[in-house]
Amino acid sequence: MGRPKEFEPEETLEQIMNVFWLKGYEGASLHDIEAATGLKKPSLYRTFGDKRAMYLAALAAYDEMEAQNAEAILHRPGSARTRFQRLLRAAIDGAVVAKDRRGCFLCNASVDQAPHDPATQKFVSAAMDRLAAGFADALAASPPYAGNPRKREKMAAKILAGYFGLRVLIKAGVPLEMLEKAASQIVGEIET
Amino acid sequence: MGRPKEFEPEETLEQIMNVFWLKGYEGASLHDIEAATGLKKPSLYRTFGDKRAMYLAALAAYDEMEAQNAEAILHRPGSARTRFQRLLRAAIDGAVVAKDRRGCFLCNASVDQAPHDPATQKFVSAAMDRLAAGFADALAASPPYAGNPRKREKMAAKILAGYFGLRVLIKAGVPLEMLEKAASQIVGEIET
DNA sequence: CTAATACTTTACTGATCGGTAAACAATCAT
DNA sequence: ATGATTGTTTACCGATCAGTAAAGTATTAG
Repeated sequence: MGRPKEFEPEETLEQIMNVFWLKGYEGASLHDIEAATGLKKPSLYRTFGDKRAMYLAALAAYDEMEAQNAEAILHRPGSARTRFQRLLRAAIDGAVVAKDRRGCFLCNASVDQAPHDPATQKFVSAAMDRLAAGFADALAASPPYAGNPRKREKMAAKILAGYFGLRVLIKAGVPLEMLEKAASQIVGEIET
Repeated sequence: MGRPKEFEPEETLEQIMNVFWLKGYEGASLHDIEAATGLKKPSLYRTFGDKRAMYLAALAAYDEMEAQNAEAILHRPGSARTRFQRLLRAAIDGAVVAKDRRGCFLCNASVDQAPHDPATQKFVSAAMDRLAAGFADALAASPPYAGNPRKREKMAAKILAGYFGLRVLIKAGVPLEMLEKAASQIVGEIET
């Protein structure tokens, strides 16, 4: 009963996510969020809690979205090398071709909030564990990794570091040439 | 002529660097900087300009310091693999053993300021180019890379991505175990 | 229709932000 | 000593920050 909400909380969360993704926690003001959602502060606070809660909800929404995206790419057929080649290609194309400089929200959160907020730290750490596990799964598509969990996990950890590093280089604005070199070297080291 | 400064600008810049390094651009207030330096705002503004100028000066000071540090490590004798092993070891030990969660200031700046400030972007991009060139130099210490610039540059780009990725993982607070896996895999792929 | 409930709007709070004007203090050249 | 110059201190500016109280509005239950 009572008056119904005039907005879709899920859709609004997506808009909030975009603001934090683009501007970071400190860089995003409630005014920015009002503008992006078309809502006023009391509606936002009533629905999501305070700014920190909005941030964590946005981060979780991103994680879900991005994990699904990565999973979809990594589950397409082909050798492990081919699969990761598609993943890194998507990261580079998404940034350079589409000029999307938001980078990886998980990576951004790790750098700008994880050291200062325990809840954020816990979340990104867990998200990275899940991502590494997904990478290890994808590696199992190629024989040298299929029956060797230790080898798989080591390589997954390396690709994870390479993946985040690549996204930092993208944000830093290094030339496309260096991104391509790094990406081709990273995937080239994956045995088939 | 006139009244002499009551502080050492170089020493003060170092203190400013530590504030921005720890808290980021938005997260660091002039009040924080006053507290860290023991100076008042008018002295700071008179000496360094506005907040953005302080940030860029701090970033440049970090770059100089860190480039010297990396160069020192990478110039010690040994195979290319050994040299980079020392570099990654220092990054992990510095964070995990000494509990220093500041990470890499260049990497932090890339994520939180480069997309929004052209001057920062230009600086970090150039700094990363220099770092990649230094990495390529160090690789030349081992025969497979000595006479093969293309191979050297590709590997240097990959190690750069892996290095920054590792520092993101550190900031994210992932378990030491995963850091070690990533690091050992990265250096293990360097031919000797 | 009425009362209760839930959402939105408006207007505001105290705190903090980056930045500066003006008064004051110390040093130098003469 | 004196005036010019430079640095420091104090006190302040308007803007913006996250967050909220109170009033107004729409909906449902009875």
